[in-house]
Amino acid sequence: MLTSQVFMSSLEEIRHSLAHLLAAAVLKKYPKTKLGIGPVIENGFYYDFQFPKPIAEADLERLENEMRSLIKAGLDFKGEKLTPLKAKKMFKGQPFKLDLIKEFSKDKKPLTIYHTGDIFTDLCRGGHVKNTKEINPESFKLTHLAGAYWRGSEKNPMLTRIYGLAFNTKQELEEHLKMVEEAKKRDHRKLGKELGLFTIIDEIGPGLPLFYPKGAILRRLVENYIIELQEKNGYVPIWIPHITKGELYKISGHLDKYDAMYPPMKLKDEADYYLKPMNCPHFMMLYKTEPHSYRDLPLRYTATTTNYRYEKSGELSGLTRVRALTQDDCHVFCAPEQIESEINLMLDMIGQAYQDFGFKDFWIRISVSDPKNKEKYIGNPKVWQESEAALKTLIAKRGWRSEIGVGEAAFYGPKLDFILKDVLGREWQLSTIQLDMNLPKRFELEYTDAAGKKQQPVVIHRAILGSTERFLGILIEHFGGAFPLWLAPVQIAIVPISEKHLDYAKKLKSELSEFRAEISEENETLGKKIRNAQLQKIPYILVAGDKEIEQNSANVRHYKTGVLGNMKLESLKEKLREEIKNRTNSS
RNA sequence: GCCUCCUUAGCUUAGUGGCAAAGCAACGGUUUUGUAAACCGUAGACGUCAGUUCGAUUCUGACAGGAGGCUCCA
Repeated sequence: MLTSQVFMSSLEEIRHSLAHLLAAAVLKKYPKTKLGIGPVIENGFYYDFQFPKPIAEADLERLENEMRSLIKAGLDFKGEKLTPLKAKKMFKGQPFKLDLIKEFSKDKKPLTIYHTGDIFTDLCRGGHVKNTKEINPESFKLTHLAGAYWRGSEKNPMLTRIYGLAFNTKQELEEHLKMVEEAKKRDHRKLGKELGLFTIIDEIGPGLPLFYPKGAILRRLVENYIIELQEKNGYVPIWIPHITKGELYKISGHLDKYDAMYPPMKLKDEADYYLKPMNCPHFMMLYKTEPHSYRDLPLRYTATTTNYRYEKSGELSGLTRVRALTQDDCHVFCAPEQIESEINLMLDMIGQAYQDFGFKDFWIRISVSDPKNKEKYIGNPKVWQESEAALKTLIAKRGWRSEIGVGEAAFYGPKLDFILKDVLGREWQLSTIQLDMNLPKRFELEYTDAAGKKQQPVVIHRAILGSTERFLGILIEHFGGAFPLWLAPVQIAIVPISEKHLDYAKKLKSELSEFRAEISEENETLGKKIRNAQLQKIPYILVAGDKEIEQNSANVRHYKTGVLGNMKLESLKEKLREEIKNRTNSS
């Protein structure tokens, strides 16, 4: 009986009901607690509280047990409508609930409350199981505490949020916990350390990663890939300095508006200098130094260059949120009628890059203007209309998944954001394409058209990686540190069986000089040296001993598929070249 | 920034109000290895600054780092 009921309730109802049971348990243990809200989230639920005295994570187990006994008590959930007046009376000791009641009655939303047995009543729109017996008491877990501002605003009081996981069955809960453990293993911060890729040093500062040789090689491979892709497609490199006089940001308008800028460097006899937090103004100035003809357009300037942003300390994390971020930035200066073909070219390049890096799961947010709010946007309405239509059809033609965000465009232009879903289902914004009709105006950019008249070009911003650092973080986690051959910082570990074979190992290395190979020279057993190479996730291991010297060959072992056997050097080279060319990840 | 938690050697971890324990890594030696950990030895740490105390790595506070979180809306 019980089990069939369990399957009748939706997981959402179970989670929502558990949130109420958590609140009931909290009130029972700490009666003076003020209640916030308790919604359902991915994998579970949370509830926000203002406790009279701070509680510790150790208290969660007791709350959990309390919830279990409430479940076993077989309490009914019952909803009831009521008037704002009655609601205010009912929740008079609950300031946050009163806040909500005020808001809902202002919006003329109907008010409902839900009773859990006769022990607890919460303001709630509903969506519960009928009886707590439908909840499997073993399939949920309170996981952790966190601070959360009331309604997400820093101006409001900080509440204590209790997070819980909840599933239909104990097995699903355990599977989820196992998956979280697996995720920890491929965390780029952990792998960065284990694989010797990067580090962050206290004395240098949070959000300012340093790269070891292997990380620097990976970085360079990724950046060079983009540089080559761009130059193949008619983009030209420029170079810009990393600091500038404040004057530049007065022109661009960033000085008043942009809040993540580092404070200026004060000099005695000169104007203030700033670290650049973005590149656009530098690009604009460079364009402006020369007269341009319509024949020059589209002009595609690119630079891989580092920006410095003072991100809030609590928001920094590994490589994915840093204070020194390198962008594969690009600005295309073009005539309005070139917008469509330029964006199409950008989409080609992004599609190519994602394919080569093995990213298959992504979608695109198309941010367009709000037609009801036209005065908000600057620039030629015709350009807006045409470019928005072009963005939509170009994406649709490729069959890429997309969502249209009406009113999400910036005041200066519509944009495309590429959102990548990683192996763990988390979403990351990578590439971005953005039209800009503001900067050309502010910087008074011009070109001369065929009729000899001055015209204002449109600027299209574009980044494929977004930021090299964040991209590397995502890439490391995407491959769990086991990079495909073309990206592996060390592609081949050459393992001599004993010191006698060291010379042959060196000979192999020099014959394989087109690949990134390392010799394990340490005085260790063969097994140990192979283990070390495996732990470093090096794609190929070549064992060199007497047999190999005799046959002038190498015994090949692949990171994933194990021993492949003896191979002549030429055929090994062919195989590796092929694998690199195809950018595949198998042996 | 704010909330909760965390900080012991290069890494992973143990432990204590009274000499801080181990494995891996490093270094020195022995060994000369056939596909995921040979053996012996050496060196190395309680994040910083205060306070409480006869005595603090341990208790308290501040600071610095780190982790998770800070509208997925009753």
